[in-house]
Amino acid sequence: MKRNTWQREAVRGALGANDGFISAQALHSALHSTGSPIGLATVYRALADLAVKGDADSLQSPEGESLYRACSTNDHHHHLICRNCGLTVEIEADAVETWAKDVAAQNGFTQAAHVVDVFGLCTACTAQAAASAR
Amino acid sequence: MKRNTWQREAVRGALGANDGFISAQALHSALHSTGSPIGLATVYRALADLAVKGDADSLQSPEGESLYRACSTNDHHHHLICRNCGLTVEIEADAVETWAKDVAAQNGFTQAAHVVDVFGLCTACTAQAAASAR
DNA sequence: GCCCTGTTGATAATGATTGTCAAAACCATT
DNA sequence: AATGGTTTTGACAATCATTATCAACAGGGC
Repeated sequence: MKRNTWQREAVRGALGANDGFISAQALHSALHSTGSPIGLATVYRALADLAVKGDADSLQSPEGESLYRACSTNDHHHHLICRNCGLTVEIEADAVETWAKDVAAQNGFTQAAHVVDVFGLCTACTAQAAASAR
Repeated sequence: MKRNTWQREAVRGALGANDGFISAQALHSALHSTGSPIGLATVYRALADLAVKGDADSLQSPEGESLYRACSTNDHHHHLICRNCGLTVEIEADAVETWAKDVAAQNGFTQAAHVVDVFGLCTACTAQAAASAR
């Protein structure tokens, strides 16, 4: 049976209080800075649980860290990420969902998961890049 | 000044000879198995150089490894990857291409690149998993 | 061939993540 | 409120990919 502990609530709360994606390590130190004695391993476990239950989503930063964030909707969705400033926009992609499922099924694959993320430069960073290139 | 070494050519060749994404570690052992005494650090450096020059693409696998593939600008496609045995199937995704471009443009993003890959269990591994779960 | 400088590679170092396991916490039940 | 069976925790060790180090080496212009 799953039990409710203050540690899990703390992680869930800290995630929700944060706007963008945050690393497990950063979340752990954020919790520590508020006086919480929660352990690092526990933060990792809580995040993994949240991700499995669909209450959080995760992605890999270009540097290879796992980043997490509270899921604003229960729906499965994807992200448009600025590769310069990290700004993240949630995007709906029903068409892609069904496409991924279909293409997997057509090739005999089961348990299809997919990685669909779009990286680019947001408006601000595009302007900035243009300015510095000048 | 950049120098031409057989090591860099070996890495470029091995990447090109491979269809899907491959990890730096796997590429290194593949090279070793052909008798090449190339060092692991050199493989990492060569891959980083290729990625910077735009001759290779990289993405993070769900497990956190960095995967690389030769960048064939004239033949952009995606992959259906068995998470158990590594079998890779190339998939066409014109619909996804245009979708990615559109969604980026709609949000003011420029220089849109996208990571679109589907992970699942291939027919053989699905059967195997079912058998061992029994 | 010589010399200067970029490159290599064995190994150590780094840093995130996961495994271990005894102690503590949870919660249904008494 | 006390008990007891189980889950969870957390300090620490272990693991794994990747990066840094640095002396030895090789490319290429002279």
